[in-house]
Amino acid sequence: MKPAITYELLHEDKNTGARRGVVHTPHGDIQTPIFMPVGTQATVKSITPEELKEEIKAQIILSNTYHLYLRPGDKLVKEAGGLHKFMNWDRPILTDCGGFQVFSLSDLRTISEDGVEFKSHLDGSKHFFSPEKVMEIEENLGADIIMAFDECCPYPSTYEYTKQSMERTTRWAIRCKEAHKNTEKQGLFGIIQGGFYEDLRKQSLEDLVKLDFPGYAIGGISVGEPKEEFLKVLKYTAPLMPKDKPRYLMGVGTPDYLIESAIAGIDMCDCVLPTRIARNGTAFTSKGKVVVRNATYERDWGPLDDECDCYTCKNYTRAYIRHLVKTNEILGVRLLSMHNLRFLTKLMERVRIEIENDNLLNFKEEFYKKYGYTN
RNA sequence: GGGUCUUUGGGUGAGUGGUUAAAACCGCCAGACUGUAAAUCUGGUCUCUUCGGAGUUCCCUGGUUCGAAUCCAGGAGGGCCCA
Repeated sequence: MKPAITYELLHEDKNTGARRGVVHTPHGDIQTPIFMPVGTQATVKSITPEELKEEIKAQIILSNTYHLYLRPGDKLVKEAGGLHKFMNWDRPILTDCGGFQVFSLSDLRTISEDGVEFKSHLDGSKHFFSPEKVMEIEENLGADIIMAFDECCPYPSTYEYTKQSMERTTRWAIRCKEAHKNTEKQGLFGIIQGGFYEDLRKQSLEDLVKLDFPGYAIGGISVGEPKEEFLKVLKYTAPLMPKDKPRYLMGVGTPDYLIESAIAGIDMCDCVLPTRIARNGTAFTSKGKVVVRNATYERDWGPLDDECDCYTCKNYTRAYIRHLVKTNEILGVRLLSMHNLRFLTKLMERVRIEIENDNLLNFKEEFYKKYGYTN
C-alpha cells in the first residue's frame, strides 16, 4: 500500500543543507522548499481559493483542528464532504493539531497525561483534546497532511518542564499513530519538541523517527525567542531529520527565517504573518518591511514593491493602499494580503531555483543586503 | 427687543471650587505582530526640555477665593421660546 505522503529529493545544494524536492500528496504534488499560507478557519483570511491559485500560486494551505472543531464542527465539515470540498480548494491541505492553541490559549487550558482540557475562547464551554480525539477530528476534516497532537512550550521554559513536556508529546505521538486509521489518504506528521535544549531536541527526534512517520515537523520555535536562539535550534535539529521524508518547520515566518530554514534543509514552512501584518497595514517588500499605513506614503505613487509581479503591485499605488488602510476599507486588507502572500511564495520559487543552481548562499547574501537585514 | 439654556484640547463629549494638562471615544503619529482568541494590541498626541522637569490652558474681560474649566458681573457666539 502506497503511503499518502511521500517525499522525492530532486537536488541538494552543494554549499548548504538545502534540498529541492517534491512532496506527493493525494491532492497533488508540492514543490519544496515551500511557504504554506495559513487558513485557520478554512479560509486564508480575505482571499478566495481562485486567488490563492492564480495570483498567489499557493500549492498547499493550512487549516486548524481546534478552530474548526469549535466552529463549524468537524462533523459538519465531514458532512460537507471534507475540508477540500467545503472550502472549494482542490489542492493539498495540512491541518494543524491544536498544539499551538495549547500554547496560545494557555490561560484557558490544563494539560494532563491523557490530554488537554480547553475552555473554549468563544463561549467558555469545556472541551477535551486527547491524541485520539485529535485524530478523529483531523480524519473528519480530511486534510492530506495531519499533525500529531503536541504541546508547544512557551519561551523560555525550564529544562525540566521542557523535558517532561517533550516526553509527553512523544507518548501522544505514539497514541496518534495508533489512533490514525485513514493512512491511505492522510499522512500523519510527528512534531519534534524539546524547546531550546539540544539534547532534548535530539532525543525527541530519535524517539519520533523510530515511529516512522511519513513526515516530521519542528515545533516550538518562533515563539518569541531571539533570532540566534532560533537559528541554533534550527541548525542542530534540521540536519538530523530523515532525508527521505518531508521536513516541516512550524510557524515560520519572516523572509529571513524562510531562507535560513531552507538553508538548514527544511522543506515546508507556514506562518500567519503575511496575512496578519497585511491586516495591520504592513507589506513585505524586497527592500524591507513597509508600513504602508504611515504618513510618509501618503503621496507615494509607486507600487508596494517595484520588483513584485502580484496583482496588487501591478495595479495599485502605495498612496491608494494607504488610503484604503486608513479608511478601514476591506479592499486594503485584501490587496496587502495578496501581495504579502505572493511575496513569500515568490521568494520560495526563487529559493528553489537557487538551490537547483547551488547558489542559495549567494542569493541569501544578496537578499539580505537589499532587504536591510544585517546578518 | 425680552426670557431662557449653552460655549471644554483636531472632532464628539465628560468634568460644576483642590491628586485636572483635564475622562471616554474618534481622528492623527508611531511601534509590535512568526503551527491566528489579532481588520488586533501597545505607546504618543498644548508648548519648551539637558527627559529630571518647566511654562501656558477649558469663548473674552474683570472679579470672588489660599485655590477657578468649575462661583459672580459684563461682553461675544450658538440653540429654543415670546414679541
